[in-house]
Amino acid sequence: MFFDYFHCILFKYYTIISKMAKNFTTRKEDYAKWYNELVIKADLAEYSAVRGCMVIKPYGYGIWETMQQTLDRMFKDTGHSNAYFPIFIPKSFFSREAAHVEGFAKECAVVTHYRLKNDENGKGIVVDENAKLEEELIVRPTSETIIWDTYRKWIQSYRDLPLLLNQWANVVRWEMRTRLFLRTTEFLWQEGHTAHATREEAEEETTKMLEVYATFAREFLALPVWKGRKSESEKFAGAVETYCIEALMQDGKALQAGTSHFLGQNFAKAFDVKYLDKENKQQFVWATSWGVSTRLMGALIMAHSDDQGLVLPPKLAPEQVVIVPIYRKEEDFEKVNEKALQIKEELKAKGIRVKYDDRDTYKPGWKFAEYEFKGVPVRIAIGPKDIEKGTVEVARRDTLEKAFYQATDLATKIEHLLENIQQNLYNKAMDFREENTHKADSWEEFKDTIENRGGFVLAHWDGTAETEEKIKQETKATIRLIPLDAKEEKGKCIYSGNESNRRVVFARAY
RNA sequence: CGGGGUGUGGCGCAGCUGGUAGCGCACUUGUAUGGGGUACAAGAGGCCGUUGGUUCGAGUCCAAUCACCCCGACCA
Repeated sequence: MFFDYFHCILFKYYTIISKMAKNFTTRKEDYAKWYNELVIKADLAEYSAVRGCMVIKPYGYGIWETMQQTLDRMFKDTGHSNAYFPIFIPKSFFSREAAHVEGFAKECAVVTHYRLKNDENGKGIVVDENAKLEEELIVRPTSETIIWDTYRKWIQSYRDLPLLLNQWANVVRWEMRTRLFLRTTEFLWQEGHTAHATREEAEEETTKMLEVYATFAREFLALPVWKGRKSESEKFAGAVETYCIEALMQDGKALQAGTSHFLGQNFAKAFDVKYLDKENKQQFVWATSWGVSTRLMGALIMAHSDDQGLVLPPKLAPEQVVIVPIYRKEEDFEKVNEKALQIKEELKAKGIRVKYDDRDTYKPGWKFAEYEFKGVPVRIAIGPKDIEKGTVEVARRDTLEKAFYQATDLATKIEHLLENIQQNLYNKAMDFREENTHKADSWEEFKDTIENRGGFVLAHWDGTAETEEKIKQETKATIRLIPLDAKEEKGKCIYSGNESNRRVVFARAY
């Protein structure tokens, strides 16, 4: 009976979803505006006084915190520990690895002085020119250099390996254009940095962590992702190989949601990190680094939300259920309040994150709208009529459907409902991705698909950087990744007509 | 750095050919309301981005300047 109910609404919601998806793709030009308004209205974040920097508000931070805790647990379960390294990096460290400095040089904030003073001509506070630093400090855009400089001191023997560390930190990249969560001047992230005795072990670590990210995306963000390898030109500055997960947003653009790099011995050589192996020989260590950032918040927002506001997967919602009491007279309130508190305790006992909103400064309708903006997965309303009938009204955010539930054993029903919502969000995102993944076998077909349909395009590529660059210039589409599980398939490059052994994934991207 | 746009109460905006600064939302108080953003009434709140010019008089015209936003180039 209970599950029959879900089956029937499943049908309804598919029609709603497909309409919604069309709605989004037909007004791509409004998408940025929709996104910005959503972030503000759902109370997630806003721009601060500092150019391109955002303030993450308590509600938005709550979601990030849940992501952090979940990922942190997954890192610990795979043998990693947390540590912390400085925010400043001496300029000389930064330039030790040639490709690395080349890749980041254009977007670095630099500290040149360490003191201010009162201006003698009354112009207020000015930089004290006498307090110029001998060597400038770079505000970290990523921490490889300072970490590898430290690892040199920590690693002597094969017994010190592997070294598996992660840090939760902020980094600064002075980008030209910013967007809330997707590309801000400062952002929060985690960066894992590991050192290994052998190439094989480091490569294994790289793919293992990519798998952790893909699992997190699937099970918590309710987001299906492609896993793959980056092309030469899209690689991380200083990496031998970059692996990534890519997700599809509702406007048909791809978003890189996480990266895992195999760094080879590049940083070990640049920072002289060696160990003595069992044969008493000096060897350079093998390295990886991997990270995800507050950009995941952007992915979460763009993947599931609709015109009514944010839609959160239950597993990441700071508040999974909100209870709204409805009453007119004081004596009604007492009964309703009693029932609501009882339900709250039942839900809490099941480990459900529940909020009882008994503020009498806002009306029920106002609260309904507010929790919809904020994407709370399930809303329970209780009024005098429910007290009489022994029911409650349950509304689910993903489908916007309402139903009356018998109040007996409510916690179990809600528990199932939350699981169901989590699964439905994933299914919906998966369906959307399937619908928006196309094959293209000719240049005309490719251009037409990128321009008019969007989404991922699977096409043959001759493997050269020149072709990749030309395609990018002519269509704005880039190679998002070379799929890990790609099947061998003979074909001709859509641009050059040269031989190709497998299809790669193209898309316009954030 | 190129191309376009905007600066007016907390937010979103109107203010034409110069003549006493306005609207909506939000805020405060009161009364009635309360199952989808309640209604009415009364309030509080503004060097019109900055500087200079034209004028008897500038939010409005002119010049300079600063800031922000959008579209490119750069990027997670």
